[in-house]
Amino acid sequence: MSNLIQAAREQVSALTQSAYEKAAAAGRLPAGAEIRAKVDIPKDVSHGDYASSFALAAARSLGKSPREIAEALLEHLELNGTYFDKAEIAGPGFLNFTLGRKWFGEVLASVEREGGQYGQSDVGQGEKVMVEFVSANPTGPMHMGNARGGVLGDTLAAVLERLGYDVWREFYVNDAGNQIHKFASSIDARYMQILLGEDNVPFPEEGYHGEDIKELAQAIYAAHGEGWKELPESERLERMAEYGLSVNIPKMKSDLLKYGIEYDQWFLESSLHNSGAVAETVAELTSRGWTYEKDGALWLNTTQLLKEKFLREGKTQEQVDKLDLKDDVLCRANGFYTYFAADIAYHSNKLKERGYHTAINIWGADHHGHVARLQAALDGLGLDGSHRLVIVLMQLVNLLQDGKPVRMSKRSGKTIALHDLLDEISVDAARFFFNNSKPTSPLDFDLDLAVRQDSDNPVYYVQYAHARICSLCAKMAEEGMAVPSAETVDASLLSSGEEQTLMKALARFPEEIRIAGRDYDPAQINRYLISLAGDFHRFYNADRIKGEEPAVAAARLKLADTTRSVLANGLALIGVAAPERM
RNA sequence: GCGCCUGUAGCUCAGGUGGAUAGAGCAACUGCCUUCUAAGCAGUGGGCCGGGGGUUCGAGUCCCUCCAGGCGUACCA
Repeated sequence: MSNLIQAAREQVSALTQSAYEKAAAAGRLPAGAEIRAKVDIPKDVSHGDYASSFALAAARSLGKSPREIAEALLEHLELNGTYFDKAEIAGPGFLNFTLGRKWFGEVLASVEREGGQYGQSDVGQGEKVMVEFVSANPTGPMHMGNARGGVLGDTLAAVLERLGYDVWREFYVNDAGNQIHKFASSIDARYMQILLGEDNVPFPEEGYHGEDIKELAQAIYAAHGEGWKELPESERLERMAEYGLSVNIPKMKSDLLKYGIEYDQWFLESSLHNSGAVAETVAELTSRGWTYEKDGALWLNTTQLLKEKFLREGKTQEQVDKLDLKDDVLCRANGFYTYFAADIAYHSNKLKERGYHTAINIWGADHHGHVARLQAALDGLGLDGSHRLVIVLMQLVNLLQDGKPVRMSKRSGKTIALHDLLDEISVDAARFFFNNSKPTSPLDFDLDLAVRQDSDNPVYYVQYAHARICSLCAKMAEEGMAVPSAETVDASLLSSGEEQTLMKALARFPEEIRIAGRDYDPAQINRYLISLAGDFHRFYNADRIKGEEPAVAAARLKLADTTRSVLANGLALIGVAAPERM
């Protein structure tokens, strides 16, 4: 549960505050000022490890120059027993603190103590959080965008678990509505084509053209022959859909499982219709006065809901009036509920019936237009969707082939399926690749390049560092030197720039996880691991172990092994293997 | 029109909520293995942080406004 970065930061804050109080008591500075000063980690190591801008921030209210204030603070600073060895004034009035052996020793000790749990914290306080991701239409194979969403959602869920949230992974199966009807009639057309000849049965205009649909029809024909031909159309279509889903859904499960992605629940949209939850939710919106009838359909007053939401969020009336807002249909004139109505019911189910404090959804950026209105609709139900529904918008994956864009479309059947990807590159490479850029940045995926650049993938850089350390430890063990325990190591022997940089990097892991969770950006972990691996490689090159004085060698071996532990830990977090040998 | 995302080195991207001289990787060039894994390390070159205004001690970061690209704006899901 240790976060030594924050601990050090808080200590600097406390030290400067008490130095100020002492300086004020001694008459060196005016008393009683409330100074909110930031503690930064300077980019340049020569500026120390932590810097307080207290003196700069206080200059105005104390009526003295920053340097004068800094000098007074420095005189009253008591560093004995703290993490810091020294403090000095620099630049316009920064107070720069330098970490000492106590802090470095604690880094090694806390990684040793917490092992694979290192980085864990309780910021989540057991709060129930649902991460819903992928939720691809079960009408066809999954594509690269689903691969990205899968990795993003699963990794984010893992990060949140580390942060002490009670996390639930869910896949929303759209097994109802229009696209299922299209799905069924597509299979049906292919089935009839088998029986009556391709030219004698028209294919539905909006149908799915993929090969997988033909395969489903073939399978039905193989199992039932002409048996379904004479069934009434509605029953036939129902059976087609049922059969298609019974093939496709398990396939999606097994494809995702290959990526190490496993859900707690596959939630069926149809269950919301069957249980009456959709009707109830719409009735609830109506009883709260948010709906009206027009042209035979039931409408949600989205415009009003959004206006109220935006005004609450601080937009001005003028800004809100400028927006081009529209209402939405909940129940069509033909009596069927829209997808939107079902979606409101689904999220109400998450937040109300199942009691999740927060629902996090990973959505493709092409759905961004639905974010605000879904939140607003939940606001209308009194569920505070504006805060409790968090949508992580993921920019789409541009599929390239030899540098040229390939169009992805389910209707034309021209997709590169997710399950084909793993025939080409390893799970490790795929998981690392898809977690390597922030959700907000578009991602180019070139299969030819991905295959060719296998050893260029930064995943190998990180894994190599891990394998290198394993080999190193094994070598040392052969020579009779075991990895020492942290309490026997003198951290002050680790004094080179490379050693200190590496230890500071190790201390950053819990903080990296915290930020990854806070920003919904698990790619943070990848960046950290690449940087940590680099810090290790540099240390490895600069400082030798074999042949050094025993105490130094022991300390360095401990540092290497501590790095190994954190690398393995971080790789496990993002679902990538940590090989002992490469 | 309105809205969301993006614009930083030739390419791919960081920049942890306003801090000191803007950083990595790839690509290019130059070095480093008789000693712990060279899938590594060190060095060199490379920048009007899209443009312009503002806010303040201080802006790649916050506000406004343009420009460019991607996406969206259905009684589809």
